[in-house]
Amino acid sequence: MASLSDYIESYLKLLLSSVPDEWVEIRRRDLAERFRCAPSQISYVLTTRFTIERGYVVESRRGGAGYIRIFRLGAAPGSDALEVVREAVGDAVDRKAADDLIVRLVDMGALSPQDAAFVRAAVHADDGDRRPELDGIVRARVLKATLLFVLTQPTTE
Amino acid sequence: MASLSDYIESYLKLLLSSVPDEWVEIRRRDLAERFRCAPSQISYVLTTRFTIERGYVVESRRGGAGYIRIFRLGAAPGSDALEVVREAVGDAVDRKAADDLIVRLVDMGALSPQDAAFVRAAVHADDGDRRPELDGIVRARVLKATLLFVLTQPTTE
DNA sequence: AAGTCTTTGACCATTACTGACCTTCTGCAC
DNA sequence: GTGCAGAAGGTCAGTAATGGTCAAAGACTT
Repeated sequence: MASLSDYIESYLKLLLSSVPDEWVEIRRRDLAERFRCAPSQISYVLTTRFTIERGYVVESRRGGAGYIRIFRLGAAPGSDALEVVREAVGDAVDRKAADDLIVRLVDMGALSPQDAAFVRAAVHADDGDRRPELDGIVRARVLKATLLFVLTQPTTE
Repeated sequence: MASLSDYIESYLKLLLSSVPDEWVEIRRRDLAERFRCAPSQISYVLTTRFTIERGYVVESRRGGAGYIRIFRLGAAPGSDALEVVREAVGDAVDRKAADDLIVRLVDMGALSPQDAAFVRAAVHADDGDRRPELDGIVRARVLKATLLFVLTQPTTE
């Protein structure tokens, strides 16, 4: 049942839970050798399992002494707020859709009114500045980024 | 964090933070000897890590009493990160400029490595989907909005 | 049978590092 | 002052060692 990708995913999550920090560093080549697979398989696991929507951020460097770092964000992995965001925000979003999503998240209890105000301000910050035709695209990207950022922050209470 | 260049970079930044002034003076040959590497390696580190985009200026002189001076620009703790962002982000930015700014903010202590990875992921989300000539503009707006949001977000610390 | 997820490999892009060769500066002999 | 030798740092192309991308094939579900 469990595929190789599942094993690699489990291994990485175990690694993450075994270190005091919120991130781990791996070498794609080494990991591929450990699991006897092609290096691109590691990339596949990372892009399908360690996405922002699932509460992870991956950064890497090529070349000599290259590496891959996996950061775990402070999200509750079960939260369906992330799923709502992912579904609601496509390539472009108009003002109303953005505001609707923010209201919906507040209603869900996933977003505090304060955070909602912050997000709304960031999303509408420079509407129509120079290239109005890009507003929808920029709005979508900023909306997604700020929402994911807020939703994945460790809760302070 | 394993390459020799990384160590040399760290050493120089440590040196910078250990002196009262905003600059240090080194000798390429001596530094190369200390790290057991070719002198050109020092030049490599300086041109890749101590660029103006990352908040440094390097000046040097050849010949008998040659030297290399590294100046740090407004990266002292307490300087205004928001101001740096506004100055650095114009109407359009390329990938490297975006990355350099993020590195600089981490250098300043204004951004945690996690948040940096997050912003980087948001900014480089899906480059090149649309007309490529618009990427720089979208990137600039997303970068600015996301950074301003993250930097002004009430932190939990 | 169709669709989705997994896995691979060929090819590409990026980064680190070196050494041969070039340019610039100082100091000294004259 | 001139000329020259030595002692810096600069440049650049080449090599090696990574990770990324993507189309295609394979495997598994429905």
